[in-house]
Amino acid sequence: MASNNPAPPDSTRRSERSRRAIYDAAIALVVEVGYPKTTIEGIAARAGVGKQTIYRWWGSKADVLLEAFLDLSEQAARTAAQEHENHEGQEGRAGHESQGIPDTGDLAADLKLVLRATVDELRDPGFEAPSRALAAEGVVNEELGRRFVAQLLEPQLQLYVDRLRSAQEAGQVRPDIDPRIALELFVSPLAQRWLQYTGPITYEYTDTLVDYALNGLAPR
Amino acid sequence: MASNNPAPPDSTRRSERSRRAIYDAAIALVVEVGYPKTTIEGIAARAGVGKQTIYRWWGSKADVLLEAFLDLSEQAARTAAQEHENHEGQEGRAGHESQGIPDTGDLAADLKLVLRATVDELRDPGFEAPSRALAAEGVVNEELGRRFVAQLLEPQLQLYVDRLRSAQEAGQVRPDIDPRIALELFVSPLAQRWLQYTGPITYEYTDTLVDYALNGLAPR
DNA sequence: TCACTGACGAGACGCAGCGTCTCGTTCGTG
DNA sequence: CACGAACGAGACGCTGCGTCTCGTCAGTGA
Repeated sequence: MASNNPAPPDSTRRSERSRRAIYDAAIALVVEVGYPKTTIEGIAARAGVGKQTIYRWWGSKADVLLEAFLDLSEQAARTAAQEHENHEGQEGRAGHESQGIPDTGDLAADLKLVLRATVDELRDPGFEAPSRALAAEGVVNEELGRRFVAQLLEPQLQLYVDRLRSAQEAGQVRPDIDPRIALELFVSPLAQRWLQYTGPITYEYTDTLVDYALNGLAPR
Repeated sequence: MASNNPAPPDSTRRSERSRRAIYDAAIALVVEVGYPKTTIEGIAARAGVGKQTIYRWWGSKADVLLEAFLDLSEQAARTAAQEHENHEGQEGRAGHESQGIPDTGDLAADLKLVLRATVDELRDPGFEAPSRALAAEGVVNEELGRRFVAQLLEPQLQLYVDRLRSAQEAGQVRPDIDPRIALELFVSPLAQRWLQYTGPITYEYTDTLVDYALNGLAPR
């Protein structure tokens, strides 16, 4: 039996203005009052938009926030890529992904550098509030969690896979190591400390993680 | 100015019967309908209790669930300790903490064994639903998150610290390693995969984590 | 043993936000 | 330019919140 369902809206006539206003309002509210107190009614009011406009295009508060955050990340990545380009010359067309991990030939140094940058990012309130909210929602809502991972987390992790593979070719990482698992040795501890408040997050800590992971715990 | 605040309730007259009924109802509802759809009204109705009785002793839904889960864990630990005792003879009075990590002298084997047991536990629906709910709440609610860690997670992690220190004395782990950080190399990756669905959780995976962590990624 | 008294179960209350709906109005498309 | 669907606005019934007020019941201290 074919659908006589709600009949999907016509996306060609969608208001870009409303879409942006909703993104901005959602992010702002999560930052200002926190995720649990952010409501659809609140987002609509702040965006100057009817509630129905939100319900027409999104299925839930979490959906709105995920898209808003995705959009924010793209903007930020574009801005960063732009600056990079201005300072160091062209690098092909607009990056669809944040720049890769530097490859100076010194794996430990490169990883420490990137992890220090991540530490800084985790402390930026504008990023922290929305990404915490999405992570929390993802823990308890598998469908959204998987989208969060696929669209935001995994692309970042892939950069580590690439760098580790390069290190393997350079003979700095054993060839039998699976890079996708190896990266978790230093990324996951940082993630857990951030998500669950299981310990302080410092440069010293992430540097130590890299050393432990590369050299191992056992005597050499 | 001294308090003319709500006047705290008299805990000596507290109904043990209600307390237990509330714990049971909270856990059951989280398992059956999920954390977001679990409501204070629902818990009260299911427990056969007035709403005020919940509001009198707890501050929020998350508070109730944390205490209920803590109680459940203690029960489970007591039961496990009991069985352990029956099968292998007395071991002092009732354990307030789950048994330590086995120490056969083979660190890798001991860690793999315990992590395999953790993998099994993470799959038990009766434990999974409530602990996911609490973890999610903790991500977005720092105060509760810290209590969750201090009362549930950290005691477990301490067992790894003890085992790693023993391994250091046996010369199987370098003496300059900080055990509290070292344990994160294999515990956090598992935690992240579970929390965020970033990858499959298998015995093979946890075994690999132990090998990578002990031997390091770099050629030896 | 008994009187006291505060916790108890039950449920009414006003309020906030949900998700659906119905208005005119506006604006993109063909 | 005419069409019509998306739009802003807001009313609707509903659910759950957190507070409150009832009798009733049971633990405590005399």
